Amino acid sequence: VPVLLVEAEGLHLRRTLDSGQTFRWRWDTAGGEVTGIVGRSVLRLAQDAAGVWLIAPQSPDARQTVLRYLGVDGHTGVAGIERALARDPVLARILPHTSGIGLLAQDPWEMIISFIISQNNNIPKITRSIASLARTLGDPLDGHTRTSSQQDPVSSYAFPSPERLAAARSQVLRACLLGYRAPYVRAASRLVSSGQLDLAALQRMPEDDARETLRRIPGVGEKVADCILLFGLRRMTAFPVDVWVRRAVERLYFRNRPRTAREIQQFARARFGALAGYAQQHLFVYARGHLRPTAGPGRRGLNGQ
DNA sequence: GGGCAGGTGTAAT
DNA sequence: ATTACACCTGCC
Repeated sequence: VPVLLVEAEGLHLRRTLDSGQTFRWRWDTAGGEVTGIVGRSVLRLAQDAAGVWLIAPQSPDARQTVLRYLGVDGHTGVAGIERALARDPVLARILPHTSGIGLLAQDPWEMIISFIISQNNNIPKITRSIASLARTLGDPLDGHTRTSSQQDPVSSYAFPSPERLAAARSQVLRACLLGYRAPYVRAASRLVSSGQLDLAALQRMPEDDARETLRRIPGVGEKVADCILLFGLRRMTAFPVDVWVRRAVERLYFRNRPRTAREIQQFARARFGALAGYAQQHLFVYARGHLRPTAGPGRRGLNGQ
């Protein structure tokens, strides 16, 4: 019997899992159930009018894993966050389209590699790359063997350890569709496996120190560093500025006037403060849904909607 | 088929 | 401190 996760009230599962912060979930064809890898668990979830359900596995253990992962084991629920966000008139206007987005508590190591791979890339390919890395170099889960589930984009394999990734031949990394990012992934893996980069210490650092430390990893620039801070280290003030968020902020807050990434960062910190990370997720999802540049005549800078 | 996609490193102002 | 350019790969 599936277990209802009452703590997840207010969470919109699909919006959350499809909001670009995780690449380890796959919906079934009907869209009713989703399967994903969290740590060494293969989880199956669903959502209906009653709420979010844990379908499998059904151990109390898994229940705790999911709640922590969904970020709903804390004090402030999604509804409370959104009430605060809605004090901003712009966010109040887009929230009906984006309500229910949560910020997941993901593994810092997995986030470092995932978002290095995300640079100049698109979600389907990032997803394939990570699945390929896991299938090639990660431990099989759930009794699967390495030869099974060849086609599964979200294969049942744990994310590879820094050691396994660092030891991989570059040919192997290339075969996982990393392209020119392969050397970045290798360098990051060596930094961590050698102990030069201490992930536990990273967790304890103040945000700016952690950002600076992350920026020293090859392939980690401003945007990727903020993704790691937000999705892996739960620093809710982080505000990753990608092309979509920039588009949204320029259009919704600056009358469509061009702004540099730095200006947008500063604006977000001042405007959203401790909720910047949530604001960013809502703006991102809204932009992808409603601010496609190809949707109208003219290039970037005009129209929208 | 050239251009682009949830950027970054590098070289040149 | 800012700006142009290349870059794996798949998709249009």
